[in-house]
Formats: sequence, C-alpha cells, structure tokens
Amino acid sequence: MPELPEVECLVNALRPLLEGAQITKIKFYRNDLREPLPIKEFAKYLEGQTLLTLDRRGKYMLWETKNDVALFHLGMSGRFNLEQKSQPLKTHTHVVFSVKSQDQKNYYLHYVDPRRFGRMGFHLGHDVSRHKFIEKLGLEPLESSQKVGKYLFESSRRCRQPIKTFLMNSHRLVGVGNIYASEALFRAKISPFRDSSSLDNSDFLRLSREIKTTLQAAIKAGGTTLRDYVHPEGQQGQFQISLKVYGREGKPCVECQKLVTSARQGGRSTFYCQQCQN
DNA sequence: ACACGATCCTGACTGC
DNA sequence: TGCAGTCAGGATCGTG
Repeated sequence: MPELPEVECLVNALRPLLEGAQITKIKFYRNDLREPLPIKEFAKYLEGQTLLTLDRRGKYMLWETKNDVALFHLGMSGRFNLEQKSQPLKTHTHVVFSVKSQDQKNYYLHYVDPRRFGRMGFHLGHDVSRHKFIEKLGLEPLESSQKVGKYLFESSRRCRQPIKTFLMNSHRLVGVGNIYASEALFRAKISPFRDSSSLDNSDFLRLSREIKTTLQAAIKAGGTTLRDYVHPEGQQGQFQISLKVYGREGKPCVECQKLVTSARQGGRSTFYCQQCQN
C-alpha cells in the first residue's frame, strides 16, 4: 500500500516519539507474515534497547539501536498504529511494540496488516546496506535528478520493457509504486507503454525531475489516502486530491479535457491521458 | 539475462 | 441476501 511518500511520512511521524525511546516489550501474535518473523532476534537484541535513529531506505523503515538495525516493510496493507494505552487488539494486529519515551510515558505501537504482505527483519551491526532486504535496492529518487536520470538512461539501453514497469522495479529505482509511476509519467508527458530504450537522455532527466517533485509534493501533503493508509495517530494523507490521472478513469484530463484512460500493465492498473502522453 | 505471469492474503465492491 | 468475480499503495519466484 504505501509507496515512498507514505513511508517517509510514517518515519517522520514516529521519529519525535521513538528516537531516544526504549523498546520495553515486543509481543507477536503470529509467527509469520510473508516469511518468518524475527521473533528470536527481536527478543534477544531489540527488547530493552534504546532507539537512536529512525530512517528510511526505499519503502523500508529502519530502526537503529546502538549495535543493530530493525527493518520493516508494510507491503500492500501494513500500518503502524500508535496507541496511548494497552487495549483490545483490532483484527490483523500481528505485533505490538511497547515503548517508553524519553519523558517516561508508555506507548503501544501496533503493527496491523490484513493481507500480510509486509515483512520485518533484523540486521546485526550497522551496515544495513548488506542486509538481504536492502542489498539489491536501486537508487533513491529524491537524490539528484541528474544522477538518477543518467543512471536510468544507461540501464535502459537494452531494456525492452514498457517504461512504467521499468520504473516500478526496485532493483533500479526504489519507492515508486503504482500511483506515483502513473502520476510522474503523466507529468513528464511520457506514455506508460513506451519502450524504455526508446527514451533519450533528456526524457529520463525530465522524468527523474517529475518523479522527485511528485514524491516531494506527496510527502508535503502527508501521503495519499485511497483506502486505508493513515498516519500512526489516524490522520489521512491529502495528496489524493492532487492526483492527476491515478483513479481518474473516465474523468477529464486536467490539461486537455480528453477523458483519462486506464489499462493493465504487468497485472496492475495504469492511468494515463492518450492525448498528453506520447 | 531478461520479461512475464502467477503467487502470497484479506476485504471491499460489483454485478448477476 | 448470497455468491462469484475482480481489484487493491508490493515484490519475489518460476517459467519460457
């Protein structure tokens, strides 16, 4: 569910509370999501530790302690809910982190994930770039657009994939999922069906800039709430009102008034304007 | 090596 | 009302 902006907003929302806080207890209500949960590692290395920094890499949230790093990916439907007191669990609550903040208040962070596509991991030591979740990840789209554009151009030369599928591959570029891929391609006026190798250097530079500005605007708006994404304390994101094509099939294009079209690519919905995007 | 579809899972919504 | 079918902010795996 969450793409880069939603994870960035989650990290930003939790950071003031969790940085400097102690993890007092971790309770698991099942032993697996997509894969086994790191129950033993969390019990041995995370419980009792102080969280020093919260960070993000791609769509992963990272919790760093003195010696180690915990990793979290929310999949399609995962979320963290912050509760002030212990209370009955909502359905699909799989893990509860009990936390004591720096001002000695107790909080409960509930990991809820109906579809269970999320994942959690643990890395001994600080070099989390070597963790199996992270090691194959590509560039961060908020880095320099010059650098990202150049890299995407070069890695697309012998690639016969449509550009939208190409963008969503996290081994090249992280954080761009189904919503923001459609949005950035619209803003760059590039058809999602274009063969990646048919785009030139300047197309990739323009596209990289549009990806970055779209993601930044979404972060500023608190993310996109379509179905169930909310901040840890329940507020919705606001970027859905700024979406130009995603979810707007049959509505007029904001640029040319021609109706927005949808199609399927790689099993996912794509939204685009046949007139504006070439 | 690459490109594609199937797959993991539950819930919400559609149409018959 | 019920039931089948489809779709959903992701990413990995197996196959051709």
